[in-house]
Amino acid sequence: MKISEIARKADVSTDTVRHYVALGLLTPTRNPDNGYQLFSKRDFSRLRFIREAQSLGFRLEEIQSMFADAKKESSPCPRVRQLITGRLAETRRKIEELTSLCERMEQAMADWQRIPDCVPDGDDVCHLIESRMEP
Amino acid sequence: MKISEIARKADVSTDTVRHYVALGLLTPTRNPDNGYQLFSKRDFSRLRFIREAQSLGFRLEEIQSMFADAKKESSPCPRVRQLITGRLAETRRKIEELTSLCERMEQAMADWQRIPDCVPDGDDVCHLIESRMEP
DNA sequence: TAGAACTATGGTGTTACCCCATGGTCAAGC
DNA sequence: GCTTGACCATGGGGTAACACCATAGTTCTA
Repeated sequence: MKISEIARKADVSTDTVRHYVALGLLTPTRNPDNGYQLFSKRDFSRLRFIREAQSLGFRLEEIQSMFADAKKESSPCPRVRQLITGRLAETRRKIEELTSLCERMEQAMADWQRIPDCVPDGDDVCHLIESRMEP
Repeated sequence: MKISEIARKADVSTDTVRHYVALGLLTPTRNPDNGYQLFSKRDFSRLRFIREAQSLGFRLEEIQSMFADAKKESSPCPRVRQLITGRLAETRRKIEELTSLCERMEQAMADWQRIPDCVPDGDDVCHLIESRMEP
C-alpha cells in the first residue's frame, strides 16, 4: 500500500509515517517505476506497535532500540520493563510539577481579583506579577 | 554588572541571560572598550520579573508582549489575566493527560508481572507491548 | 607574566512531528 | 489526447527554552 493508505489505516498523518521512515522505524520498499514507497502488512503491524508503545509513554528512540533487540533476537522485555518504571516515576514528578503550577496560578488569580488593572509607570511592567515577587 | 554577576544574583545560567538578551527581553549596554555587556539594576528587576512570570506559567513570548504593552504605556493586566486563565485550563488538561498515561503505565506493569520475558520471533517485537494491542 | 577565569559569537542539539514549496506522477472525465 | 485535481518525493524551516561546545579575544591574579 502507499503512504496515504497506511497513514489512514493507522489514523496518523503521512508526515508522521515519513518521520518514522526517516528514523528507520519503518522500512518500505520502493516502486521502481516511480519511486513511491510501498508499505507491507508487516509495516502496518510495526506502525501499530509504535503507536501502542508511544501511548505507554515510550519514546521513538526507545522503540528503535526495541526493534534493534528484536533484530538481534535478544529479548527487549527487560529493557521495556526498566524503561517504563523510570518513565512512570518521571511522569509522576511531572504531574506534581504541573499541580503545583496550577496551585500557584489559582492563588495568583484569586489574589488578583482584588487588584485593579494598572498602567505601567517607570520601571514597573505589571503590578499583578510584581505583587508576587519578594521585595 | 557583567553577565555572570547578574546571572548569579538571579540564580540562572549565563546562557539563559544571553537567551533573554537575544529575544530583546533584556537590553544591556556595551562596554565600548571590550564589547562586554553591562547590565543595570533595571535589567536585574526585569530578569526577576521574567522568572516570576515564568513561574506562573507565562511564556517568554507572552512576557515580551507585556514589555511591549508597558512600553506603549498601555496596561498589560487584561492580557495577563486572560493568558493565565487559558494557561490554567491548558495545564489542567495536561495533568489529566499525564494522569491517564500514568494509569495506563501502571495497568500495563501490573499485567506484565504475570508475563515472562519473551524472545522475539518473526514479526513480533515485544509481547509485552503487543499484548496491549487490539487484535 | 603566565595561566586561570571570564566574555562574545555562532553553531548544534533537544522531541516528534507540522507546514510549506517545488516538482514529478497518476487517474478520471471530456 | 489532454487537462485537472489528487497524490507522491524531497528538502527546508519552525516549535520552547534553553544547554553545550568551540573558537577567540579579554581580564584578573598569583
